[in-house]
Amino acid sequence: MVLRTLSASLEDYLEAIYHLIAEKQAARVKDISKRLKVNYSSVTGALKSLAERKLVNYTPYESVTLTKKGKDIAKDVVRRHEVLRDFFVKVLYIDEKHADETACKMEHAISPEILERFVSFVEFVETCPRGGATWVKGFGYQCDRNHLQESCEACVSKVMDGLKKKKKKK
Amino acid sequence: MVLRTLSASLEDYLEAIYHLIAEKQAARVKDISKRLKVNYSSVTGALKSLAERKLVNYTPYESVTLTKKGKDIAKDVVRRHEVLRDFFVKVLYIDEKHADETACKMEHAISPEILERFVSFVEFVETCPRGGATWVKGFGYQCDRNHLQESCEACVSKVMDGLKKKKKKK
DNA sequence: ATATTTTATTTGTCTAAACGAACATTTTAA
DNA sequence: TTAAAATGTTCGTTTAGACAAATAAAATAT
Repeated sequence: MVLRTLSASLEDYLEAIYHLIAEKQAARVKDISKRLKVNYSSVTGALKSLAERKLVNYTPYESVTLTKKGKDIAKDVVRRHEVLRDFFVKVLYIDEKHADETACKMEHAISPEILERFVSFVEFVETCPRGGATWVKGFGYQCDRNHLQESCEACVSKVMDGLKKKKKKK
Repeated sequence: MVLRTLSASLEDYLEAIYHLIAEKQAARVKDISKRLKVNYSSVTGALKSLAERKLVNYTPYESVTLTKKGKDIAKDVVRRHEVLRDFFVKVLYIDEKHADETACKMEHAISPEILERFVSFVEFVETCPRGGATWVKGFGYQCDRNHLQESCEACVSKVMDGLKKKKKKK
């Protein structure tokens, strides 16, 4: 288990490093700086701090790598981010960019338990006929018009029909 | 509209002050300190900073009040908090305390748009027969067992029955 | 192979936020 | 009404995180 003692800021650095290594095989100060929109000297500072904690292998002027421990934490942060973003996009119908930005800020505050609830929830909404795409779209509409008893009932029927068809196919 | 230029920390102070006034007609340094688990001197510092921004009326040794502007922001923070907590409790089935703690950290990072989506979503889950209590309980179970085609179908039927009954009553 | 450009580091400064100790005020109780 | 207790403030320090300017190293282009 990854225990969380890192500041939001350092988590962000780890996350950025993780992605850069995935994307371009190496994490360089310049790229981290660009990604996090901080200047070079801030990156150097953060790298030193992460190195002290044995989360990155840092030798001045060389590109950074993650230690085992660092990678584990980075993965954990990335997962939190993705779960939140997924929820925003798939359930709340927020656009990718906005979802990403918000996930990036909220990812630091979410507990493992709540995270897993989000996971289950998104999965449920995606797989359960009552909670799946149709239903989610229902929510989408729900956003800008009143919800009527009748339309609701019609919707449920539709889902039921869908279910029956699925069954026949098998 | 309340624009957000305040740090998470100062938002927390405003929120605490707002609640204390609601609960005991006055916000005193001691109580703020206790609520936020910081020491007296930190509270004094924050009060000065909030006073500079015209968000509180602060006179040393007297109990603090919120200005109009301060109250507006406080209400906004409180709302964010409550929406998130509600979502955790009512949709994700997280216990009150944990929901509260997490809401308190995440409330600072949520945009107005996503907030409103949360609101609509929770409302939808609570009022739409497909998304209501039954369904949410379904999710609760969902957490620890597999989801079967059959149980799902049965569930939908149940909801449909519920709907029909409701209609008759009218 | 060297001058230039790009990349990275160092150093010093700034700000927000917290703390504790010392001090001040207000309240309470004797 | 004054001593003690409770509450609040000031001051000095600390830490984290960011920045810019000066400097250094590495990469590149001539």
